[in-house]
Amino acid sequence: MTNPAPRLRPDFRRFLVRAGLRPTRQRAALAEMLFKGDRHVTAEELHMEATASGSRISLATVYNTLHHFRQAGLVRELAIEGQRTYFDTNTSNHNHFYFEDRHDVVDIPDNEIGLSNLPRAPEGYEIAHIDVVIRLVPKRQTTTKI
Amino acid sequence: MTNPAPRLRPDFRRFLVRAGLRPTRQRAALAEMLFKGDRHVTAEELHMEATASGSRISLATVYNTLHHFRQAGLVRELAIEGQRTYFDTNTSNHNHFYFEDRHDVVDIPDNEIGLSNLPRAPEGYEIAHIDVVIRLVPKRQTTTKI
DNA sequence: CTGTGTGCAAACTCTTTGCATAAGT
DNA sequence: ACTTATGCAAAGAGTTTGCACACAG
Repeated sequence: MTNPAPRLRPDFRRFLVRAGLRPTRQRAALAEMLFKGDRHVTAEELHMEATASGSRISLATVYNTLHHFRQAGLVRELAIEGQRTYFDTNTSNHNHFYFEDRHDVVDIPDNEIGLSNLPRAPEGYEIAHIDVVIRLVPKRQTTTKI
Repeated sequence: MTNPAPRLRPDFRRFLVRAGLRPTRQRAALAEMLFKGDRHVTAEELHMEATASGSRISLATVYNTLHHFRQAGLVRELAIEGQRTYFDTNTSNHNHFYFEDRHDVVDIPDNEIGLSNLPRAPEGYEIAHIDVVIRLVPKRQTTTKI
């Protein structure tokens, strides 16, 4: 609670500044959590994680920050499951597994899925992104009865 | 109370019965709207459409019915955009265009997209479905300024 | 008749917003 | 100092649920 030295990691400050965002303590904390690797989080998850690790950040700020990050091109928004919105820190072209039982999103490792015979974009439109989601369910046992 | 002849289209009654659903007036009306072709609707859209065409159905019943239809395998649920849930009357394997400006989903015509180099499902899981969504944005004019 | 479906309104979840306060430059 | 971000609580969208009444078998 004292917090004598705000300990903003200078690297994340610069990271934010270069992205055109004012480097506040909250943003630096979230950036630090997010950009240590490829992650897929909901706002709520990130908020809980921040709280757990001692950062005092409101949920509204987590939402605001994620949207700022999205506008700055630092994260991508994934629509994978009804209500929940996932944010993906890997903004490059890649695909996802979605574990329907665990509500978990993971990148498909290395394996570049090839897409062939793609349609042309309709008149007046261009392709912004192609999302491929492989939805997974627990494998049925061979001993299934019914 | 009046309602002398309920005018349930017999074909949709049978359709529902075969799907294991009790053929109520509301369900028949919704089935008739839905299954005349391949459609992508939200509950709200379907409710408005039903209301507009004179059927008195509550939004809650539309939701209930869509979920019953899904459980019966008559429609598929699409997670394409944050909040809104789309229901697709085409339950076969096919892919979608999503017009981000108009919030509109359409089947990709004929064109079977080929997927190659697919990863194996992780241990203990099997692939339930592969969703491919091509997200479209209006084409930038060549005269774009900024 | 018996049981399931429907309608309504209230509850719920996730997300956004308005405004006073706090923090960054 | 000036501007922008934050926190809170309230509002908002979309969806679900509980319960009394209505309808199908």
